[in-house]
Order: sequence, then structure tokens, then C-alpha cells
Amino acid sequence: MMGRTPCSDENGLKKGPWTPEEDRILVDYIQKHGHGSWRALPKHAGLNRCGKSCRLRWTNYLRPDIKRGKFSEEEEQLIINLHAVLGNKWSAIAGHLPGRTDNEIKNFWNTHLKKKLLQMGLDPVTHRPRSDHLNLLSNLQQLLAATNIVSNLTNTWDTNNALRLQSDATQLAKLQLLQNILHVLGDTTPTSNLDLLNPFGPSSSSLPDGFLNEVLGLNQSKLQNLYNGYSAQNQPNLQSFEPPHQQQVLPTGNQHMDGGSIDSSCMKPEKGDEQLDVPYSSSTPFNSLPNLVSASPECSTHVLMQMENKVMPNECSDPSSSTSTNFEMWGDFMYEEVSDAYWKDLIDKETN
DNA sequence: AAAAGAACCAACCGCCTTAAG
DNA sequence: TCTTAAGGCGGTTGGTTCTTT
Repeated sequence: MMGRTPCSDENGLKKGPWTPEEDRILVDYIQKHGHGSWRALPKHAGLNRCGKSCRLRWTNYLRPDIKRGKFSEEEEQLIINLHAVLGNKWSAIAGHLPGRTDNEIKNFWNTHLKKKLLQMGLDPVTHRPRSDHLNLLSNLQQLLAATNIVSNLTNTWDTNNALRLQSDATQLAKLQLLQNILHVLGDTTPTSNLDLLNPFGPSSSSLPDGFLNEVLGLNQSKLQNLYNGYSAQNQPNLQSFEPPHQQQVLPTGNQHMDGGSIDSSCMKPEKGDEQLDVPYSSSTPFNSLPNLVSASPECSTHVLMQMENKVMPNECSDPSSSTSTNFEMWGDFMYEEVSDAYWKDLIDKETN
């Protein structure tokens, strides 16, 4: 196939930044006639540009429904969440942010969000903790910061519950550190997703005697409690570890741990919006733990399939995936709190 | 105040997919 | 079924603006 003539090969056509006059001509023409065939448009409108350039200018800048200005925290979190599931499908991501273009989101990702994830010790491609040695320290800092956040709950919440949650969060932080250490050491394939939490499971048996106690300060009973607390019937709601956002009203009772309902603050706030309800963590500042979600297409697909089939988390362990870890799977299944309709919709959109 | 470096972002390039003939 | 034009998409570039020294 000869292929069509590239825009740039056409003689005498202007390139580079658009002038206000060119913008005005393009907008006037499209308002009067619609864009029709983009290739024919510049000729009809009297613009010395190729059709592709006109289309890009219109869709990325001149379109009247474009929302300009800084991205909100909600939008940032949404982009991160969507990117974790969709990867660099900027157009698909843009489809869930009304008024934002794929180009704008792509630029925002490359200039801001990628760096933020890196600063948090996360791989911006996989959204997983980076496992290089230096990052162990940054992860630890981040995790410990997260546990401190929980301690703030004592100001506004039942003391016993808050202390328990803080203790659990600390244990989680330690476990994630342990997981990273194991990852670096090459032991990255637990036989089940909660295996690492199971003090009697195969993973722990591979540790040197006294390692948990001496290095991480964990003892068997603590581990057992943690394991029991977070096993299948009681998936952790890591979003509960978000710090109170100013006057945030905390859930009552033990709702934070039951893992069965989603905090309304995590849902997109705009009522009547026909777009997907993608989980928000609008109150999560970027110095706290992000949602741990997988970004690899294979894993994402796998997780989506699991959501569809209501597979229990510990059944989704993929022996062939040497990078799969407990916390990553927890992160994946945090999304179990999101309605099936959301995932169905997402799958439909991506597969159609 | 000037220079250098970093950050930002509009626009381009080239590949892929789709639809029409 | 094949060819071709057109649109769409993601990666990249390069000019401009901002920040630091």
C-alpha cells in the first residue's frame, strides 16, 4: 500500500503554532458547517493547514466543551486509578474525564503524576512498589507515614477502635516492607494471596528463625490475628487508612473494617453524571499511601475477570506471575467494593 | 540582572484501525 | 477480498515560560 500522503509532505501548508486568526476561521467554519471531512475542511474554510492539523487544533484546544485549568485532586486520583487499570490508553482515560482531552491528560501524566508515583516509591508503569534496594527505604518512610496518619483518628474517633486500626496499619506497613525485602531476595511467589500473612504458611517458613520477631517486631500471635482479620471474609479496606480530610466525618462502628461497603466519599461526587463511577480517594493527599492497584494489562484483565466471576481473592494467585504479591492483590480487590456495573461498563468499553 | 536548567504543553509524526468502494 | 482514504491514537519534539543559581 502506498499509504496516504503525510500531512507534512503537502506543499506549502503551514505548521507550528496556530494564530488567533486561524483559530477564529476554524471555529467560525465548524460552527457554521460542522467539520465534515477533515481533509476537505481547510480548503473550504480557507486555511493553509492540513486537515489533521485542523482536527487536532479543534479537538485539543478549540472545542467549546473543553475544560481548561488545573486538574483537581479528584481528577488526579481518577487518572491514577484509571491508568492503573487501562495503562497508557489516554483516550480511554479521557473518556471518563468530561472536558479533558487525551493530550492534556497525557501531558499531565508525564509531567506531574509520573513523578508523584516515583516519589512515592511506586513504578508509574505497573503502579507497584519499586523493588530496587534504595526504594525499600522510601517505601518504609511512606508506610510509616501512613501509620501516623491513622493515629490522627484518635482525635475524632473511638479510642479503642482507632488504636486497633493504628496497630493494624503498623502491622500492614511492616508486612509490606517484609514483602519488599522478600521480593528483593527473590522470593516473590507466595502460594496464595494471603500466604504471606499466614504465620503458618509456606512463605514464612522460608524466613530465618526469629526474623519476624527481631527485624519487624512481629510475633506469631500478632501475625495470626492479622491473618485472621484479613482473610477471605474480611478483606482490608485500605482506603480506611486515609487521613481525615479536614472535617471529614468518620464512619461509625466497625464499618471501616468490614470491607463490604464503600465510603461515599470515595465515589464521584457529581450527581446525575452518566460517566462511570470510578472510585475516588479525593481525600487522599499524595504523601499518603495510594490505592494499590495493578497496571499490567494481563493482571488487570485477570482482575476484571475475577470481578466478573466473583472469584475469591486467594484463588486468583497466578503461579506464572512471579511479581504477584499479597498486597498487590489486596489492592486489586479493594475494587471489589466498586459495583459490578462499573466493571462491566469498563470491560464493555474496553472490549467493544 | 543574566544565564542555565527545568518544567510545561501545543503540535507533530507515524502507526494502527476502520470503513467505503 | 483487497485497496485506499480518513480518522484516531500514543509517543515524541521543540518552543516557551518558569525557577534556580
